[in-house]
Amino acid sequence: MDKMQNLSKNQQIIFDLIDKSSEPMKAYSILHNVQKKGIKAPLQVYRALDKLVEIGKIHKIESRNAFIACHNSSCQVSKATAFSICEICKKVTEISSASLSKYLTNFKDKDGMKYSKYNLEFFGLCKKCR
Amino acid sequence: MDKMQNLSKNQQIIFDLIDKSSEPMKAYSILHNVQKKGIKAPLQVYRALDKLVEIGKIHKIESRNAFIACHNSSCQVSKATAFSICEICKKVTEISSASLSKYLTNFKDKDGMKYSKYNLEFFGLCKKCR
DNA sequence: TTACATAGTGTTATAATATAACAATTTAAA
DNA sequence: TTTAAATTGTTATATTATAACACTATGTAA
Repeated sequence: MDKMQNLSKNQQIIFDLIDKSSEPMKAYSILHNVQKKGIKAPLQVYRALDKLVEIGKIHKIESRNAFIACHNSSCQVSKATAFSICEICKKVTEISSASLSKYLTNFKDKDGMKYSKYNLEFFGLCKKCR
Repeated sequence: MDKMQNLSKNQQIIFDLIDKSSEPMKAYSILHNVQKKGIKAPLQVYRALDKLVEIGKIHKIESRNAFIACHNSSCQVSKATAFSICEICKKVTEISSASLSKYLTNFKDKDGMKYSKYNLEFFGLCKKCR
């Protein structure tokens, strides 16, 4: 199951909305925005979100309970994500740094354990808000 | 405001509970456990949790909406956290790696921005579950 | 084509997580 | 000791997310 598959009707509607948004969107905000397209219930939104996250088209910003389209074209699946979050304007940007992802993918803990997945959220002030 | 300050009554009750727990605790589970001590309402729990997070005595595991006591005695404030999370048994461990924290603290994004705070959650299988 | 499995949809109800607003009390400093 | 800041108690409500069930569409293998 990869990014190239066709999305279902609800998945496409919801992905298009998130993809057009300049900021992460919350589930109920998505719901309000797609009610005119016939998506009436929270569960319809959450199901589409779950699938979109699973196939890596969107990511969840855990600290915000919000969803953002993936802008890292090289990642087929959503398993190694990093974001910067501005604490003033709340702008969220996906970080795609080869050296960062290499460092984290190869990171071993005390017991020598490596981890296949990670999510990293950086907080600070963006350029505009400094 | 640092870790050494005295905690208030509710803060102490709730910290003790989380600190004794072998796994991250959720807010309403905490509530159920402290009702016999006179803490009756969600807000009383959330207020104590907010404060404990602020002063670095506990951390929130964002991907789980759960709270864990800080086991990294060197961190006075909760601003740079890293955890490993087992996807089977759900065990969460705080990672205290000087090289990891150094790498992330010094990480600069494309624009040269550095970030004062971060939260990193690794997912994989722990030793027991492999 | 038929049948069969898998994925997706629609719907109602409800669970789980978190905050608003207001009044009272305690604590710690000036 | 009086004043400011932090904490508490309380009710109500907002926000985020899932359970359960019935039905429909889609792809695939016989």
